[in-house]
Amino acid sequence: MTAPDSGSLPTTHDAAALQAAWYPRWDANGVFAPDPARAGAEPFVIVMPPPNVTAVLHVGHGLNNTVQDVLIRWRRMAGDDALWVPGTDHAGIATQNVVEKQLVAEGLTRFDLGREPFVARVAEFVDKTGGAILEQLKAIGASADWTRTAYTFSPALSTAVREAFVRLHEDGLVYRGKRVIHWCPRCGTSLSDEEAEFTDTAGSLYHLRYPLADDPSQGITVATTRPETMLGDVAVAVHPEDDRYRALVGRALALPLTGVRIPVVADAYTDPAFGSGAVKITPAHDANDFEVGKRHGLAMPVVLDAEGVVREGEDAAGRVPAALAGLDRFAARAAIVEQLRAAGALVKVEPHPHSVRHCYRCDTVVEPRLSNQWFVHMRPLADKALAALRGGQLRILPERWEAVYVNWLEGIRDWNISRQIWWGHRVPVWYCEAPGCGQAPVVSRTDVAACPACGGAVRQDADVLDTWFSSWLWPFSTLGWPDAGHADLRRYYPGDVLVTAPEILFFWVSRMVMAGCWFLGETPYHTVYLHGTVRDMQHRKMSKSLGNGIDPLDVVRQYGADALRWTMVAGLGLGVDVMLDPTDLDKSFAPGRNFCTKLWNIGRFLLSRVGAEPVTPVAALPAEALTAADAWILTRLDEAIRECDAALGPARPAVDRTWTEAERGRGLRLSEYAEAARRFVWNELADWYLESVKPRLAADGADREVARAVLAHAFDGALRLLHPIVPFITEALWQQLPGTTAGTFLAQAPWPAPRAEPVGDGAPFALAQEAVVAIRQLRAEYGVPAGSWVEGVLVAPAALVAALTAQLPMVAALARTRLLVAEAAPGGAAAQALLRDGVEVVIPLAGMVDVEKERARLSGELADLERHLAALEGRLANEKFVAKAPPALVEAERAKAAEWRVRCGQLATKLAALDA
RNA sequence: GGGCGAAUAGCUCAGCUGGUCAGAGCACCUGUCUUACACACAGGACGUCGGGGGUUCGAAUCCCUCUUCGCCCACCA
Repeated sequence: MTAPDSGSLPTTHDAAALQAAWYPRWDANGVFAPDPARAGAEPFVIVMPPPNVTAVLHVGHGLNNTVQDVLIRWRRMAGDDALWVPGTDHAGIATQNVVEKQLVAEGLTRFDLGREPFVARVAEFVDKTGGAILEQLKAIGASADWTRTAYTFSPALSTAVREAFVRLHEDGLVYRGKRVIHWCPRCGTSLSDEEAEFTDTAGSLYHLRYPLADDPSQGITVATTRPETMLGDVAVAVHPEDDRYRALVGRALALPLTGVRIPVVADAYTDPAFGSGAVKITPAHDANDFEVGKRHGLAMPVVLDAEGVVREGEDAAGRVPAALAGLDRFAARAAIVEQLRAAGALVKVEPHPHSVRHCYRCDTVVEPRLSNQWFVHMRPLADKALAALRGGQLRILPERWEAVYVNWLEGIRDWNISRQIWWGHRVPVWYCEAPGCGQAPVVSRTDVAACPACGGAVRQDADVLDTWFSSWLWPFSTLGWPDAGHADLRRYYPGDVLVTAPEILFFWVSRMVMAGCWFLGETPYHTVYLHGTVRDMQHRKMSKSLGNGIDPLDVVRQYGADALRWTMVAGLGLGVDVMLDPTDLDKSFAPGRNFCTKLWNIGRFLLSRVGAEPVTPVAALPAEALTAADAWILTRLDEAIRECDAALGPARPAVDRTWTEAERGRGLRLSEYAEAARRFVWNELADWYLESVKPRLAADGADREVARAVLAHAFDGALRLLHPIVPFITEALWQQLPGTTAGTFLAQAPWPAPRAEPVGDGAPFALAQEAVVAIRQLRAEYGVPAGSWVEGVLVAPAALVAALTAQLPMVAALARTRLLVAEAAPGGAAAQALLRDGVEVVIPLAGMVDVEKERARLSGELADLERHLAALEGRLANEKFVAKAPPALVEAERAKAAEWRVRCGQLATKLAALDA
C-alpha cells in the first residue's frame, strides 16, 4: 500500500496502469466476495446472464455487465452483503456448431467421430478456449465473485438439470409426444418456438390445381408457399360453410405428379377469404395441418428427411417419384413447380411476402417436421409466473415490458426441450432393450445400468436437453440447488435484480421466473431490468455479420475501462438504446474520456492543495468557521447524494419482498444517477468551489484548515458517488485522500448519506455566483481580455450588502474584477446600473461602455421583458386564473410582475440616460 | 392481423402524477494556453416540443385523430 502522497500522482491519467494496479488488489483482498463481516446485512444478489462459453466479449456484454457492476458496487458500498454470481453457458447448439465447423475444415463430420469422441472433443475445446470472456469482463472492472464461477454443464449443475427434469416428470409436466416441431436441417435438431425466429421473406404463393380423381374436369385450386410439400398432402380442407366447395366435401382428389388419392375435408381452420379458400393438408410438415390431420384421422406421411432432402419417410411409400427423391428441398421446389407447370396443374404464381422461420443459431430456413420430442407442459408454471408479477413479487423495468411478459405467458405453449444434437445434458430416460420386457421408460436422477424389471441392457434416450433447460435453473442451480440445505441457497436465494436485454425475455427471463416459482416457491429476483441495445448511427444492432461492432477491449485500450463504463452508463436512459459510432470511437467515447480526464485533473489539483496532513472531520468544524462557499458546497453534496439515491431508487421492496404501487416504477435510472454525480463534481465542486477556495488555500491560518477539510470531504463524497461507474480512477484518487486508512478500499467504503443536521445554507454563495456571472457577461460583452483586471462597482439592496461584502474578495477573484460594493435603494437611484436576474447590480465597468452596443442590447432586453410582462399581466387579469390557480402561484406571479415592471422602468431610464 | 412504444435544439436523448420545463451531453460560434485540466475555461446562438382537433384559467405534459418510425406477438396456407 502506498502511503498517501499526493505528489505521486502522474500528471496524465494512465487508465491501463490504474486498471493493472487496482483490480488485482481488490481481488486479492476479497472485495468481490461476500464479506463474512456482513452476515447480519441484507443480501443483494445478482446472477450474471451467463455468456456462451465460447463467446468473445462484444459491446453488448460490455453494457450488460457494466450495468450489473454498477448496481453491485453501489449495494456493496451501501452496506449490503453483495453477491454477483458469474458463469458461462455451455450453449448446446452454438458450441456444437463451432466445433462442427472445425471438423468441416478437417474434412470430417461429427458422425465420422461418433458421439462419445465428439462430445469429448467439444469438452476439450471448451476447456482450452472457453471462459475467456470472463477474463475479458475483468478488464472492464467487473466485480463478480469469481470463486463462485459456475458453468451450466458442470457436474453440480448437471445434477440440478436432472433433478428438474425428474421433478417435472413426477409432477406430470414432462411428456414425450409425436408432434410437428421446428426442425433445422442444418443443425439436425428440433428447435423451440423461441429458437425459430421469423424473418420477412419475399416468397411466392403457388396456386395448384388438384383434379377430382374420378372427374379430372373438375378440381380444386389450392394455394401454398411450399409446393414441395404437396408430396405429403393427405387432404384438401375447405371451410364447412363455404358454398363453393360444399358439394365436393368427401370426394377424392388425385394429387398431381403422383396420382395419390386424397379426400376433400371440411374444417373450420380454413379461411375462405384466403387464396382460393381451399388449403392442402400436409400433416407431417406443417403444425396446423398436423392438427387438421389429427381431427380427421388422416395419415401423416413424412416426405422430407432430417437433412431437408425429399425422400420417402414414415408412412410415405409411393409418394415420392424417383426423379425427385434425393433432391434438396429447394431444388425439389423448383423441380416440382416445373413438373406441375408441365402437367398443367400450376394455375399461377404470385409474389407473396411472408414471414419464414429461421434457425436462431445458423439462420437456416426451418422445416416443420413430424417427430418424437420431449415437451414440458407449461401452463401450470406460467400461471405461477403470472401470479408473481400480478402479486408484486416481480416487476419489470421499463414497465411497458410487463404487458409483453403477461401476453406471452397467457398464451404459453408447451416447450419442446429435446434436441437431436450431442453437446448437452442427456435426457435422463432409459429404455429396456429386451424385446417384450414391458418395462416402461425409466426416468431417473441417477444413471441406470440395467433394466429394473428384467435386468437386461438399457439404452439412454439419445436426445439432449435444450440449453435453456439448464439456463432456466441458473439463479438457484448456481447456489447449490437441489441441495435444499446448501448455505448459499439458504442465504442468497431469492436474489434481487436480473439485468438483461429484452431479446431474451421469453427465452430465459420468464422461464427463470417459472422455474424459481415452481421448484422453490419464490421468484428468483424481484426486479428485471431490461436495458437497451447498442446500435450504430443507422440504428442497426451491432453484429459481427454487419461488421459494425465495437470491441470493448479496443475501447479499454484506447480510453480506459472507466471511459467505456462512463459513456455507456451516462447514455443509458431506462430501456433506451445506446447509439455509438463504430467508425468514430473518438467521438463516441468522448463523454467518458473527457469526464475521466476531468475527474483526474480535479483530483490531482485538489489533492496537491489539500496535501497529505490529516484533515479535521467536517462534522467537527465549528459552524461559524464555515464560509458561504463551504456551506454551499456541503449543501450541494447533500443534494447530489439525494439525487443519486432517488435515481437509483429502492434496492428492494421495503416490505415482504412485494412491491407497492408507489415503489414499483422507481429507480434504476442510471443516466440520471450519473448526471447528478457529474454535475456535482464538475459543475459545482470544480467549477465553483475549487475556484473559489484557491485564495484560502494559498493563505495560512485557521481558514485554510477549514477549506482543506471541506474540500477533502466534498471530494470524498464525490468519489463515493462516482465509484460504481468509474471504479478505477475513483479508487486511485481516494487512496490519496488524507482521511483514507491504508488497506481500506473505496470499493468497500460506505455509500454517502446527506447530513442529518445541515449547518448553513447555500443562499449567500448563490448570491455571489450571480454577481460573478453578471460580471463575466459584461466582460465578455465588452471584450475585456480574459486575463486582464478591471474595476467595477457592485450595487445591491441594503439587505444584501453585508452578505456580498463578506464574499467580495472571492467574487473579485472569480470575475477578475476589482470591486467596490455599493448600496442602492431597490429600483431607485441605481437606475444606471445593469440588473441581472434579481438582486445584484453591476455597474458597467469604468470606461468600457460602447454606446451603440449597449443601446442595442438594452433595447432588445427591454422588448423581451415587455413582451413577457404583457403575457404575465394578461394572465393576472384573467379572473378564472386568479380564481382557480393555487393562491401561492398567483402571489408569486404578482410578485414577478411587479419585479418586471420595475426592471422595465430601470431599463427604460437607462436607455434614456444612454441617449443623453 | 393484434398489442406496445416513440416523434422535443444539427445528433443522441431528459422532461414522472398539467402552472419557471423549454433542458443535458456531443456538434456549432466568440474569446482565452487566467501556473489542475484546450479531452479545458469563460461567454454565446439554436427548438411555434411531428400535423390537426379537443379538455382546461393554463398543455411538450391529459383526450381524440392523422402522419412517420421502431419493437413484440400471431397457425395468413
